[in-house]
Amino acid sequence: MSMNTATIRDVAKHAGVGGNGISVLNESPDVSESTRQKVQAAIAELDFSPSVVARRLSLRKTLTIGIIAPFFTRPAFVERLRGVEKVIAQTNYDLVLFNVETPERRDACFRDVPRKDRVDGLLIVSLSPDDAAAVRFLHSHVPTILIDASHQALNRVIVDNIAGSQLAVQHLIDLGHQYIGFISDAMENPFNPFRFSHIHDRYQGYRQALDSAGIPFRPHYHKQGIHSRRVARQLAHELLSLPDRPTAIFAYSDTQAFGVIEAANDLGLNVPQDLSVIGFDDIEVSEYVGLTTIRQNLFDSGIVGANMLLEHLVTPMDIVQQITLPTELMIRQTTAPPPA
Amino acid sequence: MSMNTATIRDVAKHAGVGGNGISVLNESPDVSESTRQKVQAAIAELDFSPSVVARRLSLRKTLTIGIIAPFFTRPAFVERLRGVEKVIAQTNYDLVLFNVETPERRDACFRDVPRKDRVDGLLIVSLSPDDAAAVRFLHSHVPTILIDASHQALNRVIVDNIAGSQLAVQHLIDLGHQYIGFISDAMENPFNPFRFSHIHDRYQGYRQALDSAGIPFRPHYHKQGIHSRRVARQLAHELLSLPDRPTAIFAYSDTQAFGVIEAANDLGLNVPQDLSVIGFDDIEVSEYVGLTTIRQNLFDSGIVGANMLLEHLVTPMDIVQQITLPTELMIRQTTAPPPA
DNA sequence: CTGTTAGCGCCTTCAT
DNA sequence: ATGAAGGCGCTAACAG
Repeated sequence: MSMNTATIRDVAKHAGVGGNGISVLNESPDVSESTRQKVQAAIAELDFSPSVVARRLSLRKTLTIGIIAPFFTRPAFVERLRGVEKVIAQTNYDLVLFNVETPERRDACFRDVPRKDRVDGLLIVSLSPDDAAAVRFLHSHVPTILIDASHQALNRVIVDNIAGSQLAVQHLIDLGHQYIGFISDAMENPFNPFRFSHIHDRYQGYRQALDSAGIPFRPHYHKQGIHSRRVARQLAHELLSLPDRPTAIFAYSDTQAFGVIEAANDLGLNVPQDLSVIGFDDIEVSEYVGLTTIRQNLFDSGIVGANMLLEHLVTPMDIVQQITLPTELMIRQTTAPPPA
Repeated sequence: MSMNTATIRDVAKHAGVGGNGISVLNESPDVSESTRQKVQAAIAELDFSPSVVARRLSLRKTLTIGIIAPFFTRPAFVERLRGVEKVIAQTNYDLVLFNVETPERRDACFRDVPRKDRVDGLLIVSLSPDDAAAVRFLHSHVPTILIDASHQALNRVIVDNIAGSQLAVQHLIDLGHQYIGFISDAMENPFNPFRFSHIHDRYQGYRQALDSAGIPFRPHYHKQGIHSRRVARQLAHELLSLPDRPTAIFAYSDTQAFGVIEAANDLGLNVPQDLSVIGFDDIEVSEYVGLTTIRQNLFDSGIVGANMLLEHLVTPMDIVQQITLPTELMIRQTTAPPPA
């Protein structure tokens, strides 16, 4: 019958008490047992529950957390979202999604979302803001945490991509490989519109591992292109058609590693007998396919980032924190010593 | 310097005009050019933008759309979310996520989310409400659309699972198979806590295809268990160890089909020479792996559902709509005629 | 302990 | 065309 949901006033009237009791009832301070009972009864009877919209305005809080990420461009981002959601679901914050597929949309989000009347806190996944954006975040006074992204002035949880890719390349070296190719995401615009910073880090890790093993860096061993299995396959084709073709390939991501494996198959090369392949990320299918890779704990990064944000929500802090998550070598079936 | 964001009053004062102009300015009705200019200037100067929280209360709209789904339990759900997000991003609705991993959480969401002061509209993915829940949705007056879920009284976009699985089984029959196993999600509690309804539909499609080809249904050819690759692998083991082992297996989902393929490999059976395998869903990896399967357009279901909701938001309708999306047979490398 | 009052920031009448 | 006033439903500060 009634469809206009009951208001706090109706409850008060119905309970025959003053307007206060109800509002105060939220976190039981000092209300007499009798009043409390009456109010409870009225609430139940009217099926009342406070308008969150009104609360928001009154409390000057949105009770909302925003998350900005290029979710659907790569499986890894969803995995991170999963960690975030798990934490936020246990609070009474709403989690609102801002998906980013283009630099324009990213800029729009960076501009419009960090506002006190939109979100109480903000999580940004895998998008590193430039200085101007960072200033805006800071200036907005909306607590902001970067996950898998970085900026000096902002709180963040990151993974040590340099160490991780050193781990990968070192594994290949330990197996006896000397000819190690690297296939990566494009390092420069326009093919890397989001300028994911880990590309440079992983490249650096590759270089360092080579260096410290005294293996010369061969520039033509590094191929880069748009991040996709298809393109990676093509790049691997090129690499594997070289006169001095590598005996092992380190791929920037598992997705690209799959492309490399395809290329090997195309050329009749067996993995890992003829060619070792190692990826990065350890997305879900990687275990299934038996891909040797570097695990970064995607799910955990979401958990940690969300928790960090919640802490900042209760206790605003001035110092900038960085949490670094470890990587781990997952040896599976795509790496082996080089052919004799 | 200022961090207390400017209010509409500040703008009015700053512009030296009455409180109205600004609010009215939203959708330019009748304001004099001079006022409009002054207001615009003031807005720019103060970096004013209206508090959405206040607007919500005043407009009695939340400007928010909720989506309830078991997102992270299966890749297919994320794909649907992607379609939804694409549509909603073009509006100025916020999209808030309610992830469901347990029946308790589902019930809590079904109870608490459909409220006019929380969301303006609601999308529910792959969870079919029972009658009580449906009544609550209706009673809440929050426009609600089911995607890949069903209830008589609610608007929905579904896929014809019966037809789809008939398609799958018919394909096997056309290839000459007579011994066709079916591995499915558990049809009953407690292993199918969400009671995904399509399980029954796909089972029915399997039966019908068999019937109309005059092939007897062999109850021991139907194995069911918790939805996972691991369990499916185990079930396939059982099926393939039968004295009259099937020459083809139809799996309820691609994920389970992968388990079946693993089992075949375990037993030294070649797919598709010794065993044909067909899945359902056509998730992203399926193409990569070359799995023959039934495609249901996951992404489109999100698009269609979200658009349907938006229409209902502008034009509330009384009649209940159902949109049925087609399925499509994707023939790839895991099906072939039975061994001679 | 209880009831009343005054905002939160916007939008929408209603006079002017 | 413009300004003023009242209210959305709640919370918080205050007086009784």
